Amino acid sequence: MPELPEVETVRRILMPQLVQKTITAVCVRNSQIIAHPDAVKFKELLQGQTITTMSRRGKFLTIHFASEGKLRLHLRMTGQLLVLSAAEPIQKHTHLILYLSDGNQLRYIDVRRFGRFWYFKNEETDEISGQSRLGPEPTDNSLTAEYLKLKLGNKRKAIKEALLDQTIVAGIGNIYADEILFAAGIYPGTRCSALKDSNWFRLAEKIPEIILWGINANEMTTEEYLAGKGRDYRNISGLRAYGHTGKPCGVCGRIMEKVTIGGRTSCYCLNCQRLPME
DNA sequence: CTAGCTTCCTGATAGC
DNA sequence: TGCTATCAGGAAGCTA
Repeated sequence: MPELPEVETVRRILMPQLVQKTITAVCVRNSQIIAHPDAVKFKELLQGQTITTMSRRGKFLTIHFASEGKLRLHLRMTGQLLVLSAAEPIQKHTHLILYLSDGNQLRYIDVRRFGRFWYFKNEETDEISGQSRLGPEPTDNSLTAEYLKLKLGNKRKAIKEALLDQTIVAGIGNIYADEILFAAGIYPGTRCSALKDSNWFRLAEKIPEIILWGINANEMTTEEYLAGKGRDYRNISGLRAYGHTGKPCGVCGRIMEKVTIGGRTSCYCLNCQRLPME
């Protein structure tokens, strides 16, 4: 459920607490979350590494080290990364603890255990995490109406599904997909092949706009993050479509409806989001 | 290549 | 009150 804006928030909150810290010890409490290499090697490789920076690509986070390799992770549905003092009791569903040189701990907590960690040495290429298959970032210059039309213009699938496809655009999940389609005035079930040039243009405009809005809307202090604000991903104020089923549309007042597309619930306003007309 | 289904998981909530 | 069924969903893997 954390999507690009929430993952970016995690990065912004955690990076200052991690930079220049050395990992003194590693505790893998559930090896299921370690995707590469195996848990034993993972632990050995991380030990003694000094963190230089933290980057984000789509919904992936990467912790970079001074001497060797990088740690990549994906929070999937319910993953949480927290820097806590050693005195904090270990909470349920804590699967990984990195002990830091300042006495704090970077903990990974994930109720559903869908999240994954990968460690790659400098000479290793990452073809397994999925990051290499990502499409452009929403704010990248290459994300244009022409690009979207070229990639999707002849596809039969619904535009809502296409927005969730990380190989088309990186970082969009169910919440922001609904918001983007609302802002662009497009019904989520519209087949890509039915979209007009004006629709592609609106999408290319609204994708970065909504994602940047989301990053801004998520802005919070470290205290707020630890207090849980950064962990209730649906609790962003200002959403106009997601979770609004049965409520009046903020633009026209019509009661908003939901439809299931590709197994996911999509909320929309039938008045503001139309199928393209000839 | 694509559409559609399943898997992974637990907790919140709805219905009886 | 307590039980069971359903839903939530990111991404990969599978089948037809």
